[in-house]
Amino acid sequence: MKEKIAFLVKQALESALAAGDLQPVDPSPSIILQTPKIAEHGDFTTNIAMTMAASQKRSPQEVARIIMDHLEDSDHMLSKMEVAGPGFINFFITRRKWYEVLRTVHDEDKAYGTSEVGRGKTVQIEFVSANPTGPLHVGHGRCAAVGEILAAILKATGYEVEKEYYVNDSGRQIRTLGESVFVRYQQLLGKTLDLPADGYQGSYIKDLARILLDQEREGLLDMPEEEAITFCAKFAAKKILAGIREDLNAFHVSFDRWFCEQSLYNSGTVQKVIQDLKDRDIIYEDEGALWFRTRDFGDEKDRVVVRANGVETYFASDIAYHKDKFERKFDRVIDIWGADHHGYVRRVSASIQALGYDGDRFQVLLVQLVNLVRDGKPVTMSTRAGEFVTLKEVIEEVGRDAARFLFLLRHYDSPLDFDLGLAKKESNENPVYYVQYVHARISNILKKAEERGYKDICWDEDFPELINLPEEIQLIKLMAQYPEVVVQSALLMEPHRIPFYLKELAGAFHAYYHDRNKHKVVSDDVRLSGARLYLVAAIRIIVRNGLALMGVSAPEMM
RNA sequence: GCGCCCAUAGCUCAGUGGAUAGAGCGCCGGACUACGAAUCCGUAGGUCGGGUGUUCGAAUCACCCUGGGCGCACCA
Repeated sequence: MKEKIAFLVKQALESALAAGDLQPVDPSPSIILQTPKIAEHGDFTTNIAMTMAASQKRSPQEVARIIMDHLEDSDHMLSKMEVAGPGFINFFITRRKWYEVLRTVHDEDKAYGTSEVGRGKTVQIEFVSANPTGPLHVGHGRCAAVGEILAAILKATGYEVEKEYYVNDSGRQIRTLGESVFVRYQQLLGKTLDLPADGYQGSYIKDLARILLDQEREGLLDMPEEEAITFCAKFAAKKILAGIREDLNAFHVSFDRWFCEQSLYNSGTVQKVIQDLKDRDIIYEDEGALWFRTRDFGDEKDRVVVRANGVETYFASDIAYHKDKFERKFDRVIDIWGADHHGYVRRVSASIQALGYDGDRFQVLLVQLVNLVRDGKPVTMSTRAGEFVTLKEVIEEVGRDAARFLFLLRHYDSPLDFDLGLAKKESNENPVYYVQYVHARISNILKKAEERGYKDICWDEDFPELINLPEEIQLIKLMAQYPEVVVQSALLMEPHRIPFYLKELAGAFHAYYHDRNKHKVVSDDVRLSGARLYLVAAIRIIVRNGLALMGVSAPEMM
């Protein structure tokens, strides 16, 4: 609907230019239509006359008047058009036109809300990518939810999307993991020795050591220490990664590809990239280490790629990894990281530019941390001691739907207090059920209607006469906004817009439903019932589609 | 000290440079003989942290200050 009006304005503008009533301006102004907050200001409004006034050397009102004179409403969409306030042009859509939205929702059904804005473009989203050195925690869960819905939203808007998990299965942390497990293993055999200072403290390390002991008996003691540590590292990383995959499966998060860091070393890619950059003097040697000139790309200081001891840093493989991504010809490459990695952004984007790729094609979304709360009180966690609540535990306690919904209910840019008590509450404090309840309620209405003989709910020319209460028109107007919400959340990469919209639609429906004397859907009036069933069925379609984007179930019964 | 993010109702948060800044929760008061009360209706609540600027117009953009979060390794 909005696009249609924008198109009319564009035509009017062109017509005014052709007639010489307005002077051409460069660049041609972009037409922005807004939905006013106040009903008296119409269904749509544009500030185009105000933005053009200065270059036209006329008052905004004059410009507005000229545009309006040239606007040809060939489809009879408008019931009224006016210049208002400082120079807004307000458009009032004729009531009959809104019913087309209702038909569109039914006709497009599962496709309602999808669009083609991203058509022909490919996007890669890398997210979670937690090191296989410990189980996923709530913070990873939030990243997983954000990445998953963002991928869904981009797909819905026509992009070709590939989801990827980058596995850091080599390097120092993996070695430390091996050392930690080996120490615990030896402790189980009665040896007294301590974890290394930077070792992993969590109890899961002891569990792994026990499994290892059951499996290998005392065999590791016969190996040279290095070999034993490597063995432990590989064993532990494999087990932990399997656990991570299991947890993500349970959370209904899936990846198209699991990309192993080690493969970049095995194929020689890392070594080759480093050599190339050395040849181009982007990497240089100082005090025995190899440094990347990230400072030339806006970083605070140059960064080490290969340490003096000859061991590569993670940055080295990350350069090779991102080069690989760009070589796979994605139009856009999106990384989703925890906000605590923000110091790393400039480094990676510097390397991408140094490799000759357009930095605008690369974006990092920094997801702020999650504070776990129970009934308003913070849940104490000590990361140092390895005592934290895992994603698995959270999902088991509150359920997948609640977890996902609450993770997505904030802008990823703002820290999230995740309240375990609230997430489980079956009351109006909990927004998850509020939205799901709409789906269940409407499903129930449709079931009841079917029992009473309403089989095929389809459009009838009578509907405009039957669905005409202001609150019904209001519901239709809200439904008309849904596709635009999806597009906006895709373009701005702001998934939280979906649950916010759904909450609003749910609120409007609950209010409508509740005034049952006035709005009873299934009544003795057969024609009216048919019309209202058509209306609520459309709402159900949108709620279902929106929840599907979020990966939240749409129950028929609760 | 330097960098990134943030500051909006009592709390948690929305808000595309536009007209009179919104919602949920909480408080208080109400609503089931009904298609599901996991719901609804009503009241109250604001110096958009402070300041200066840009503009026809600022919660939104720029700069400064204050207060908070997170980073600042030859860790990631």
